[in-house]
Amino acid sequence: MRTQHPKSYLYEHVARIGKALSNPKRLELVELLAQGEKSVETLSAQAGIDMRLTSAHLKALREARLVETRRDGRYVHYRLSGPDVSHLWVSLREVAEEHLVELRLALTQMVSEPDSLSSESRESLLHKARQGEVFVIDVRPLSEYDAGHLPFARSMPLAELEKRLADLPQDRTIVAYCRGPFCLMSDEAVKLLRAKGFIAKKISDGVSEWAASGLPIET
Amino acid sequence: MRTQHPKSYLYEHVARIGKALSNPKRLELVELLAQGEKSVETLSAQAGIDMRLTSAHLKALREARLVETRRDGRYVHYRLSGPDVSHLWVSLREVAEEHLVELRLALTQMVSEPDSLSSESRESLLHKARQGEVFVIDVRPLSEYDAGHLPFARSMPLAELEKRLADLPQDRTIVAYCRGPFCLMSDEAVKLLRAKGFIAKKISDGVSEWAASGLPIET
DNA sequence: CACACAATCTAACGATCGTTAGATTGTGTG
DNA sequence: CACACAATCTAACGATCGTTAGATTGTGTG
Repeated sequence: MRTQHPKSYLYEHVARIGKALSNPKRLELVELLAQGEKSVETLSAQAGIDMRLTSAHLKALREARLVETRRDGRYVHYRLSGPDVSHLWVSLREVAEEHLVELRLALTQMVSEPDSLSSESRESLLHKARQGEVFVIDVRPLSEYDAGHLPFARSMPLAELEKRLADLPQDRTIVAYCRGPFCLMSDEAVKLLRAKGFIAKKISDGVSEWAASGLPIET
Repeated sequence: MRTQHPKSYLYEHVARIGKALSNPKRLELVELLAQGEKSVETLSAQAGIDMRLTSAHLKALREARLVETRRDGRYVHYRLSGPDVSHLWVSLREVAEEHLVELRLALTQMVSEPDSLSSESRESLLHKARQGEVFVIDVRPLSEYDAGHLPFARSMPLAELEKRLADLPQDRTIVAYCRGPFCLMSDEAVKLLRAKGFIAKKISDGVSEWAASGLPIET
């Protein structure tokens, strides 16, 4: 990091952020943390990464000041250092989607229900949700819903969905969302709901994408 | 890049973009390219990097699809793949400035004339420039001015500034800008102008920052 | 077609990174 | 104070990256 030329010293610091975002596992951790504060154990389990490796990657993210920690008993809870970090993750992902054909291809193959939201349709969704024309459900775990969710959304975790079908309307469109474009929980929810006779669709937005487009998040 | 789990395949692609942005020299090249299309030779000279190494780094940027090329005779001209790439560079730099204290410290030490623009003052600068209350000069090389510049800005390259003092008003504030917060040309311009009795100040914005804040760029 | 010159390729190197697995630290509980 | 368990540390490794310098490719010019 020592340099004779003072100017390249500036770029070296920015590169620290880039380096932190240069690893797929770290990006997955950032995306999970964008859903709310989580312990190392939870991150390890949700990302499917060995806890010791998870801890090592979190250390790298902390050294780049992208995450902060809080100890609570045996648990250490990690969180993003600010909303700008989740916004950066969204921008990075959008540039990748825009320019890397392979990524777009992989996405269309994996995601059974492609439904991107343009800025207009976000506004119109908000309007319909406010009017009660659609029923928006958040299929992430409850703790993530509590950490922040779309306006007018109800928590309906994927794991509990089948048991709680009675809480859902049969005459209106149900709109499901989860963690973002890479998350498949909303796809599974739509598949299940349609099999049960509901009118359901998904949006690819998560709270990060929603917030990055300038719209409000509820807590 | 091969993975058994289809999901991590998505993050691997996004990590390609992060990897491309994980090196200080590549970031400097991206910032230079945000000023407009340039040949390998020009980039090498302006960044002070050996041409063979410059070419290698550009190859990495091209493989991440962040830049595109155009051959013109012996010269190969590189350009950013889109405005989203220069926006991403700005976001990355802003996150670094926000969270890395060392970077903020280094910046205040290097930049003699700190003057960040908030969103309000950008609008008000635009208004004053339109009214002719201030005289905005772009001190970058002419080719960069031609590739895109702030509205109402006149080209006044730093190298020619001393010879062209007669073109500048003595009764109004002169506002200088260059490539962005890491660029020192506007500082030098202000120093020179003040020594010659002009009323001068700088703004840290370059065209990328200006455009990223949603304001228009002229060509 | 010899030459100039921009750009790229190649091989080689030391440094850094990602991953694994065992050891250790830190906190709470019986 | 023994124990459970979350989290971190450590050492070791193979893989990747950054850099250097010589060789080669590609295009235009006399």
